[in-house]
Amino acid sequence: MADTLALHARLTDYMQSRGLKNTRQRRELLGVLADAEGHVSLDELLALVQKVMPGVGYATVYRTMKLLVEASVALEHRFGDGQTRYEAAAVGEDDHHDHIICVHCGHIAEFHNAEIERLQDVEVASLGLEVVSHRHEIFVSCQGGPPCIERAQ
Amino acid sequence: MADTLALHARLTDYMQSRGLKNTRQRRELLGVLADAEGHVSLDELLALVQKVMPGVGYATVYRTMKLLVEASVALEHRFGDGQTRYEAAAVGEDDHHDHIICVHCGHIAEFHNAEIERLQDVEVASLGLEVVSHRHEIFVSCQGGPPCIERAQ
DNA sequence: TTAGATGCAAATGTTTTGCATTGCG
DNA sequence: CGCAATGCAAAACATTTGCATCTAA
Repeated sequence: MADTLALHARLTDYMQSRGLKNTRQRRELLGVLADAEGHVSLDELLALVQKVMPGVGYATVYRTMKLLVEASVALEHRFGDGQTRYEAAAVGEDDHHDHIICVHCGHIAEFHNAEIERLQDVEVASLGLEVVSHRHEIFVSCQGGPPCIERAQ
Repeated sequence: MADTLALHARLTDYMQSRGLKNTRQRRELLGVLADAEGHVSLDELLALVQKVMPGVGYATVYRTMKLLVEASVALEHRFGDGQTRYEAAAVGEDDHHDHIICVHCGHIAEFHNAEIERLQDVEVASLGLEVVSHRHEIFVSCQGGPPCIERAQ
């Protein structure tokens, strides 16, 4: 599970260092993101904050999630279903992972393969460049076949 | 360069087999896509067809590009800048490639790494599943560093 | 002739923005 | 108190759709 305290500390630092304000909306949104622990859509986040702060609207969620991504407490994903999804960032640095998405049931699993990452570096190094970031998504389908990825997020 | 003739043949087959009509709009759009040879945005495609058919509008381009993708004569990409891009499909089957995108100048290069593909298979096989498709994008930046990827598409 | 395709305009879905008001520091 | 943030509504985009008209087969 997400290290909620560390994430809040990181966000607080980020806001303080830029003269931004520590509002309840921002704290609550980070809170529900950390508690959700999955790959949560923006609509789901809105519904979740509204449970504790009914007044919050889309604009605030959009603006706040952008801030949380900037502050490195949230990661943003677009898996191609028109929904932008977020997950709480890891606290330890080297916790990068990519995703396996079931196109049939929508479940999302994570994977990390150091050898693939290394081969990426080699690939761009051959062009004299370095990896800034990457996106690697593998789509699978559980339909009519073996059981799908567990929803173990 | 794209094998324009083979692509037109493939599209014609596709349309005939489904009772769809071989309209000039469809032929021209495949033509400009094959001639462009890059990763062309929808707006660019619209501008290009309008040079030869000024009446064509967005709706036709959107509908037609969806058809060309269905017919496997075009590939669709969303690299994250809000623009949907297309490229002419390869005629030989095993021509799959992924992309290296420069976040500074926007240039797009292609790469193919059989070992990475194999490791993907291994990764999902460990879950008892098979790869349906994947998306692998590496972002680099030429800013202030070595020269960027050539626009050699 | 006729089912399918086009072109326009209107609708949709997602994200952003202007502005008056609120609230953190 | 003063500037940043919020909430609402309106705007901005990309994409889709309804419908009358046109056209390939």
